[in-house]
Amino acid sequence: MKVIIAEKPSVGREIARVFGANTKREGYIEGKGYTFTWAFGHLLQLAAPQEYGYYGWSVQNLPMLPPKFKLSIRKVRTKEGLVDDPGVKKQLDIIKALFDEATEIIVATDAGREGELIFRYIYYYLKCKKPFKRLWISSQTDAAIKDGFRNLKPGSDYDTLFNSAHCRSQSDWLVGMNATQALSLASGNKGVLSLGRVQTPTLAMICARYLENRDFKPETYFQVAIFPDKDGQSFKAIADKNFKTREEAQAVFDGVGPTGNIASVEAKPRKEPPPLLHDLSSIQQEANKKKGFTADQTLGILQNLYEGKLVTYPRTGSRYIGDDVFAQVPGLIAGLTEHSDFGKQATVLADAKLSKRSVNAKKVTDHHAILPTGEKPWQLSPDQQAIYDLVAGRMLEAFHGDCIKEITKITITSGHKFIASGTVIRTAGWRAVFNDPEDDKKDEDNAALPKVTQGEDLPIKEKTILEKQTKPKALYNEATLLKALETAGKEIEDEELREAMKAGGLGTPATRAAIIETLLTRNYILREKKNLVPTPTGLAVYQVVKDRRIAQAELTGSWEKRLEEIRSGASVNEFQEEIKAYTREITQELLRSGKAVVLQPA
DNA sequence: GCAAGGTC
Repeated sequence: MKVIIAEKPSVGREIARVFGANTKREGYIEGKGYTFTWAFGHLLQLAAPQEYGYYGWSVQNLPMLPPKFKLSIRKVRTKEGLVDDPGVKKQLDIIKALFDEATEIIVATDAGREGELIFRYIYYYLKCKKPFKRLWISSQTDAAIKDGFRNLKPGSDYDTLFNSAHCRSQSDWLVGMNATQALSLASGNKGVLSLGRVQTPTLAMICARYLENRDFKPETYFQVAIFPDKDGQSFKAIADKNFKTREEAQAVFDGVGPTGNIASVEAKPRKEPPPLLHDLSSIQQEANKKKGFTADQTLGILQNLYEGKLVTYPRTGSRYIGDDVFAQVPGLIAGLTEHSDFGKQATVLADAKLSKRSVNAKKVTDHHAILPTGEKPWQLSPDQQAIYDLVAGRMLEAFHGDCIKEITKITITSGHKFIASGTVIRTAGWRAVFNDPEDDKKDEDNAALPKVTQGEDLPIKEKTILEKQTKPKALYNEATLLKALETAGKEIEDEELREAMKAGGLGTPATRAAIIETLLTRNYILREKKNLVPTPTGLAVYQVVKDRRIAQAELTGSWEKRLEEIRSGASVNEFQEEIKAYTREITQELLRSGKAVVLQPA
């Protein structure tokens, strides 16, 4: 008997279906001489410190450097404290029984570092010795699955991938557990002050932005605006530069005559391509902006829709689909023609040539972008409907045509040079789907400008001096923080360039919501309206760690570089020794400097 | 009491 093990039930069932196996058992499916089973993500984790004999929280134990790491069953929190997750225990027993019967194992966990780790931890925990082969596919269409099974790889081809995954896991444990205990103990052991490779740089980003915002000194500046009139339609034009003093502005203001002369009119079309399909992070940002949902709420609702088979796998980091999935898109679009909000756009799109901007098999990583499955939604709650609509609506947008705008710039002379700019949408294209007002519109912009010709003189009906202030960068909210985490704090507006930077991001799509929740649970940050702001505790922790590597996104970057080298065969030992050395160093530093964190009474 | 990673 051959046993196929997937990372999660949905994939296990999908593969079984392709094989035509349909005898459903508890925790697995049988048929055609195969058995299909699955994990639920990580079933095993590195054991807690006490399992190596480090009892309690004590300076004497630090740094904790277990000579050999142990694995333990994933835990859940109950009234009695942490206990083995019963569902996980049960599935692990099922897997053990199947592995015992197996002649061969086929590893079908996700094609990536963590997928490899999920299987290997199970295999080694169960002390299994059966031979295994690896299925390596990046899309779960029938063709991709069949093709993958014709090209199974020797399991040992992925030994170095496992090594890199295991190193990632151990390094996070060593640095996180030790730094957390060191800081907590140094500050008087009055509560948990957690630190980690991902959570601490995230906290640092929130604190740095908060302080920058708080200490920002606004500067006053002046603008001069005139309102020329063309056949009863007046529009706003602004002096071509801003002024530091009211006197300078006043001089320009006084120089404005009764009429203005049209010096030039420029009108040029600008194409705005459709947005890419959603990955988890982008839909979390969108749901936060449009509906005020937290990242965690959006993930929960998506998981729900996914379990109801209404949307594809949500924890994806890719905004692309392959050609095989693209072949199903016309059918999915046709299925939306009855939708109450954008059925009309689905109908329009059904006869149109589809944009292929989101189609690129090379940019599909473990999972493709989020799509509706084509199943008809039924009795959705308002929140579920809202998220479903973001998925379905984005699909329509992504395959729609460009939005074509006309950008008009009119230069008017009246003592000084004034500029009026206006944007008019000529062809809505993808923007017709939601028909939302644009969020990045500048207030200098006129919606529409009257037709004027060069050389014309227009009466100026009104003129004014505007007193304005420079503004600090906005505090982070969940949407802007998620976006910043994707590029580790570097602000990159261009959507495609940001895609290319993803390898250098902080955390993964599946974990970012949890990171934000951890910072909230630790009372490091709180939600103030939609903003995320640090608490006094968060700021105190930040002050202690801000110049240390643990607070910098570059720590992840430098680890990732080494992990990639390990994947291609470099020494594991050397990296592990470096991590141990760093663990000793950060532990000592925190024990010394952590006293500075004085916890505020709650 | 603690990390980050995955998922029901």
